[in-house]
Amino acid sequence: MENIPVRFESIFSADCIIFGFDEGELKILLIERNEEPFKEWFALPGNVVYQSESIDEAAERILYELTGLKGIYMEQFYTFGEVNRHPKGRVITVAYFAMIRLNGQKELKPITNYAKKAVWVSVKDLPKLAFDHSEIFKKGFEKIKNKISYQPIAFELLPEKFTLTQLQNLYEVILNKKLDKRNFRKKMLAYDILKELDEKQKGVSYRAAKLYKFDKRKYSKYFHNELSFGKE
Amino acid sequence: MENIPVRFESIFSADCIIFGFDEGELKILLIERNEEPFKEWFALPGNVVYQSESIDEAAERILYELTGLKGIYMEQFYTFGEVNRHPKGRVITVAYFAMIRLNGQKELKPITNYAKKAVWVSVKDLPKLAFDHSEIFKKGFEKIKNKISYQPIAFELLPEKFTLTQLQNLYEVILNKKLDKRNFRKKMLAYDILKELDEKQKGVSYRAAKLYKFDKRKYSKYFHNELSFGKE
DNA sequence: AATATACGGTGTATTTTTTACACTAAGTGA
DNA sequence: TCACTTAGTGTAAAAAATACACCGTATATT
Repeated sequence: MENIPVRFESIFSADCIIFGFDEGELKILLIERNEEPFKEWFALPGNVVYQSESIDEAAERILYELTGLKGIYMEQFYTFGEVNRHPKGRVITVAYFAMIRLNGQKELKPITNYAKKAVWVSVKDLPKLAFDHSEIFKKGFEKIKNKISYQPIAFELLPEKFTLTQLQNLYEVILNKKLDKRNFRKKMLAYDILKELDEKQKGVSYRAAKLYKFDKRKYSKYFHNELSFGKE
Repeated sequence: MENIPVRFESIFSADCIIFGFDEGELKILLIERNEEPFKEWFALPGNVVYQSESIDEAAERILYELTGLKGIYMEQFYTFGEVNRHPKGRVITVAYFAMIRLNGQKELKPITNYAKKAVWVSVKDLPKLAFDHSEIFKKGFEKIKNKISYQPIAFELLPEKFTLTQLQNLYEVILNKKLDKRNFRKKMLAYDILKELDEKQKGVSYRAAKLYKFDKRKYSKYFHNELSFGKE
């Protein structure tokens, strides 16, 4: 790579799978395209990587433009470079996933001009997506399914204070299987990465559960130990 | 990404970490650069991705030009896109690792014109590499360390017929730790992905060991079960 | 006040997996 | 035949994963 003998006209871009957890469902943020090709199709949010920014910065910018959020956990997971993945030219795209806290406030005003609107769609009933985005989604979803089993990324999707039942539900939704309540709690608490708060859930019409926080400090301390959640 | 509003002059390339196992050491194939920048430095083999080929194809081509080998196990692991990673312009590179069987025949005549020569260097004493290639190597090495623990990729580095001791040595070298012989064999054989041959090792000045083959058919059968080698 | 409802919260026994550990067997070369 | 070197083997203990069911407590209803 390191010589620049020939310059081709190629574009690179970053696409983002933005995960959110809401009403017990795992959702992603899709845009409805305003332009050909694939006009009126749903697509993953994405954009060209500018000359002056790294790919990571491009991904952050895309997320920011769409959601107004910064400092979100994002991770690059794969680069898609088939010759004909874009009908209008050679486009290589680097795919990221992000996880954001919805907290109920799902209103989003997309700034990008090529999108009609942005919507949260449950991963259980995604439509066919533009370009090869269905394939990109599939690979990214596999990645996070795998990753939550050994890294504490699930917390990024929950409110800062959450109950163990909420956490378990999230694992169950992502892994698409039931987990045993007692074993889940035993294991999760044994990792000692949660901080039990003096607070309880509010506004529920039954016994309120204790709230917990993810304790980053404790986690970093044992960072080298891989975790293993949801492996029953 | 999906509109092409502006065209930037950017290059994308593929770089390869080519692993080989030889004389009890894990090695990678480096080229010595013939041109500025980083003239006479060692670098990972890499090249521009042509307009007419996918990134995977580019990686295969790079490997082929350097080694004459085709059909080798390769995997994309990360894309590096910092703005200033190449002093002469914006170059984004998609990194792959490959694993090849050395079988003693280490002679290689590099075809690429920008390399003086290609050499096998033990991962234990790599020099500083050109560009951000040291960082790329580090990430790729982490990846395979991790990956051999749950996928049978180590076999790609061994001759087709190998002894259990050779296999264990390879694991030990990659993971950089001693494994218990009995536990290693027990576990490995329990996975039932090896085929015991009627043949024995030859040319050794001690009791010859049984030879085994990796049995792809058996492995595919249980493909969904992740393995877990080297986890003592 | 009594009762119904719904989720919160807890422990133990069993099975499976992982780990630790050391000697005899077989082939080669002198 | 003897010395040397690696091949090949089993068991016990510890740790981790799994399966499993009931009472507690806050709220809502009458």
